[in-house]
Amino acid sequence: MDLEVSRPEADTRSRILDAAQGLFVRHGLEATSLRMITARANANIAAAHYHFGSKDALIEAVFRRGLARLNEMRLAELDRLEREAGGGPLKPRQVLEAFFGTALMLAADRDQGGFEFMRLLGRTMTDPNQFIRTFIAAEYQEVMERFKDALFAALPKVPHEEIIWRLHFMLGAMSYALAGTDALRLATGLSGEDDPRAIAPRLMSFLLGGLRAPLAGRPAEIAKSAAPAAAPAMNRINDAPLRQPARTSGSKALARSNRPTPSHRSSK
Amino acid sequence: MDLEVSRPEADTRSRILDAAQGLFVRHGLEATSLRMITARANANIAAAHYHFGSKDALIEAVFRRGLARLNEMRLAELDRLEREAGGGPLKPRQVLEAFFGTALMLAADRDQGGFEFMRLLGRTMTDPNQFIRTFIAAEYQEVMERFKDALFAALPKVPHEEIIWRLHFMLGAMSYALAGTDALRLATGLSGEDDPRAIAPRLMSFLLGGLRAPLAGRPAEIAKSAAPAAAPAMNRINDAPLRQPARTSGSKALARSNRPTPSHRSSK
DNA sequence: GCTCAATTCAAACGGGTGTTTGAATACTGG
DNA sequence: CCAGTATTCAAACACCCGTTTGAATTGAGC
Repeated sequence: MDLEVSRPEADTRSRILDAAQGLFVRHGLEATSLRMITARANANIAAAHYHFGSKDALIEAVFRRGLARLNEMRLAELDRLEREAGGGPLKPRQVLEAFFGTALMLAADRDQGGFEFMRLLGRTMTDPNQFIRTFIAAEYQEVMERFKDALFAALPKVPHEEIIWRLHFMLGAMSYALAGTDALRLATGLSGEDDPRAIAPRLMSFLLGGLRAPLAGRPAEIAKSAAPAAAPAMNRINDAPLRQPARTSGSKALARSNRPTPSHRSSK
Repeated sequence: MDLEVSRPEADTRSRILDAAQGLFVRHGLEATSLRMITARANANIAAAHYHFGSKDALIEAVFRRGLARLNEMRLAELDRLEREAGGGPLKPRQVLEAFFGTALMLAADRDQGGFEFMRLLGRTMTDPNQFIRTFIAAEYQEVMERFKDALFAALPKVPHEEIIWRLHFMLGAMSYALAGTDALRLATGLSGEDDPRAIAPRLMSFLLGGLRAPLAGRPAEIAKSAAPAAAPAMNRINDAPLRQPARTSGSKALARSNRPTPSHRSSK
């Protein structure tokens, strides 16, 4: 069941892309080998190089395909809303729906790989690999400019820098939710709620609350109506030198090994 | 400058842990080899196996060391606040400060590796590797239980399930911010604002706003005072089948290669 | 000073990696 | 039907991986 190819009828290039996307999201970019990919795609290893040129180029192709779809949907929705608004500024909620709602909608598409790709994208946003992050940033740039401007217009009284920060925070919350692998799931006891449709309304409500939160420092008005209460002076969190908790208490030596019983760890 | 060991005087075991942490955060767990680690730590490859037993066990040790410090600080702060409250419930803001403020404070500690570890932790929260995520979840469990209960008490009118979701969203926002690698940084033009002390007040304000946002569906009161306006009916985001944007337009063949000029890609 | 365990070391092991090769096959336009 | 390109294939290449080995080195206790 694991060796099956997703769409046996598709051409080799698409089969490789599909297989790569599925394996990337399951094992990560580095841990997925071309041999795993081509085996799953019922293709030859050399075929991958023939169609893409290198593993890096294949990774790029996977993200280019997915991001093209996501970007197009997001821009189409933003265009529609701005057309309806007739030149006037959108509401913050509308901008968020066009940006995050669209992504969540795409993530709800399990059949055409949208779910898989959005999960992959969520995980890769924090990938250490400089190369792929730079590539994603470039593919995102045009869309981000549009949405940044839309948010600036929607929140005229909020400093642009603050809006950018909150955009980042919102993106983090969504990426993390879409990644669906958070280590806290087990710790907090959330069952396998993987369906983005269940997450969507909750996440949108959370994001809107965060976006319209009072500015740090003093209770400032955001947009037309924000919660007037509770704007704590939360500056200068960092003071006092950090204390170093006690070392992890001796017990060196190796964990598991089959050396000829060096009898470490016997030091009591 | 890159081959230097962080603390030349420390013992081999600590040098390996430090080198591993630094390389993990820069290249990722999979892409970092034991040879890279031991070379940077001025140690022999076999020494790593002698002290830790395997690469997986070394990874565990790095996270165990960092999480022990983080967990201790978080619990100490929560204990202190609950003691001051004398059995009564804490304010939501206090719980967030104990959980996220502490993490951000630790992340501001560049000298003792706190910054490095928190960045590593942020990236690993969405790592595809099941093994390490399970391990982190286990190390987190006790702390999460405590903070979950504190939030339940702080928000008595909010369903527990909703609180857990928002806890996840908040964690995503922070992990992403701490990871410091988000691909959008380049796209949105935020300069190298890496200092967690600059992020802290902004993030705390955002998180509090998200936590206290009105529940999705109908405008419900959260805690003692939440924004009464703007509680959009944001249900059922997903309807209408997804449209498939035009394919990426022909142009197959290889990207770069030095085959004896198979003259692909010449098909115009 | 000697003993014995703890630690370090160079070298090798088997296996998996991305990539390349040159030939075999499939396909398509004339 | 045939020429010529596009695609697939098995095999090999050089390299790096985590792990193991057995000997050399160190260091503390008697």
